Amino acid sequence: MSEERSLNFIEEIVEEDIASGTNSGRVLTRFPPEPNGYLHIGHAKSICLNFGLALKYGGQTNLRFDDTNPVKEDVEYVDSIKEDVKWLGFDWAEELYASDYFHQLYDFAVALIKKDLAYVDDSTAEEIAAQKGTPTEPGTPNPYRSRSVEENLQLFAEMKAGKYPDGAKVLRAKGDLASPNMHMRDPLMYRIKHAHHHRTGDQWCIYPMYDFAHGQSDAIEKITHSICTLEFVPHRELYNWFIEKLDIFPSKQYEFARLNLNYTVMSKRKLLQLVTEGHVEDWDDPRMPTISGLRRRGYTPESIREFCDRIGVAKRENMIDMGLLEFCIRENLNKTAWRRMAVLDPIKLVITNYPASQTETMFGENNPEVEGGEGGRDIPFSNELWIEREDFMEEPPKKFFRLGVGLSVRLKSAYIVTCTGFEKDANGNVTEVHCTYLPESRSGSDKSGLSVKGTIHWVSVPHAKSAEVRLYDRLFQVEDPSNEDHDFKEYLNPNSLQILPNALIENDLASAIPGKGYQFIRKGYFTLDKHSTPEKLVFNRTVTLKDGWVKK
RNA sequence: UGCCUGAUAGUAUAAAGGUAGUACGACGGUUUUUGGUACCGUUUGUCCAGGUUCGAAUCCUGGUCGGGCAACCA
Repeated sequence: MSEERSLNFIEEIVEEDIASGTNSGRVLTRFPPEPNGYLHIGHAKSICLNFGLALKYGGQTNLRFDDTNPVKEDVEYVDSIKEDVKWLGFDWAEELYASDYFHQLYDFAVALIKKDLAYVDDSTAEEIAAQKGTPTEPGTPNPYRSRSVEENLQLFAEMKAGKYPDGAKVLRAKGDLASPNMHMRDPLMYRIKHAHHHRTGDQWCIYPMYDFAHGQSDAIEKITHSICTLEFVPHRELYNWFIEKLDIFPSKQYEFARLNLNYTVMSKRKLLQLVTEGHVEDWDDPRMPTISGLRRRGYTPESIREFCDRIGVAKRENMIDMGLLEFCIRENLNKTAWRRMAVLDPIKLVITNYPASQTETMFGENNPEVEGGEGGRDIPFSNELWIEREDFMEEPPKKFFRLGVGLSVRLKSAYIVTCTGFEKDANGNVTEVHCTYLPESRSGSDKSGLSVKGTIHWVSVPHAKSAEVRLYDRLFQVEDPSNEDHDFKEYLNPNSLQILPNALIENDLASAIPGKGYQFIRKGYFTLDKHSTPEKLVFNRTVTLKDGWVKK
């Protein structure tokens, strides 16, 4: 059986509820994004939590768009969110929108007015803020607070009818102006916005606030466990207050700590800024921590789910090391990526004792991690090869297991060669490396009896194809770009993207499959970029291989 | 200086009064036609001070430090 794994605190709550018969053991969660940006890895944590809980306890999860602020929201975001959730591997029970409930929410508001628990306030935003007091001083009521139920009913109806301009009036709950919880000091329920909504069009000119939409939507859907992040803890009292006063289904809110990843930012506002100001190509730029960016970069859904599983769920603030995400994708790709050879920074290797007119076909298995190798491909070999510039040194240090005059290496899937010399240009740059090969050392039928320490990758000069390869580094230079000391953009890493226009790749890579991960042997994992074409191949580096080689 | 919240190796996360464990990282080793993978080993921790108890990461008291809260955002 599966080994015993400890529960996170939310799983414990759910198991207690099931054991005690709360909601008859029913589990219904929801993932409630606002369609005002693309989903990022932080959302993935929430998605895995909400959908994972339902999967684990035989429940379901609704996808509900929290679309109560038309000026910030757009269908483009709705579409991307749906695509990303599906790509991550989750199926929602129902696709819902808070805007589906606008009529019902309006009726809820009317019900509260009738109970004298809500009133129309003509104050300006500034006046309301001033009247709210401070955390240490209670708020002060204004004259509008004592309007009659009838007047409030009429004014609210007029707000809905479009009689007033934006900002002229708001509907507020009659809470407790002296509450130590600022959210209870007569919170706003509705504001006037003559704005076009991506779903309801111009049907409404008043829109509910988060606090008067979210819990009510949960209740309408009979959500059992409404899971959100820590910053909503102070909202919970209000969440429960509305549910109690409205006497609707008692959904319960639970809060967990959001994901923070070092060397990146995780707020939609900041990510949007990177996009609009052109610091990155788009929301799906492979350097972005967005789901679409990670996908384009070559991350797999499995690796992201594994990551979310490993980081855990708790209530303390955390900063996860990017290295863990990288570990997860390496672990996944190591098992699935096909091995290919590509030379990113080429230098020519000439095999002086190999006939210039000769060509041989070598064999390379696709994946050594799988029994049988998942088949393989032919690799053309000739007397002139491209090898990695860094695999040759004029004066190699002691434990350099690559090429240098007198040193021998195995050419992956081919022969053992011994370096005999090299050529330089006028500037002192090495232009060509010379070597001889051992005919009896052919890979697979090696009778040389030799064993060399190093193996290097190569591509045959006459057979090589060229490709653009994009190498990515962290987007920011500091662990926490969101610290308050500076504008986060000052920490952008100017070298986060390095483009190699003319990398040389083995010819088989010309038929690389979009979306598939490839390991360029010894260099890392790569995948085709969305802009790649058969005429101009473009590869993104997903992640490097772990490098145990420390230069002395 | 009000209220809410939290604090366990470098980073995360377990231990529900009874041996502080796991993962990632780091370091060292074995294997290797990828300096990858795999495998083995080492390293580092209960915020502080009291108290209760045979026994405290856990319970109590008081501190310290971190995060959040006064948007017509969610």
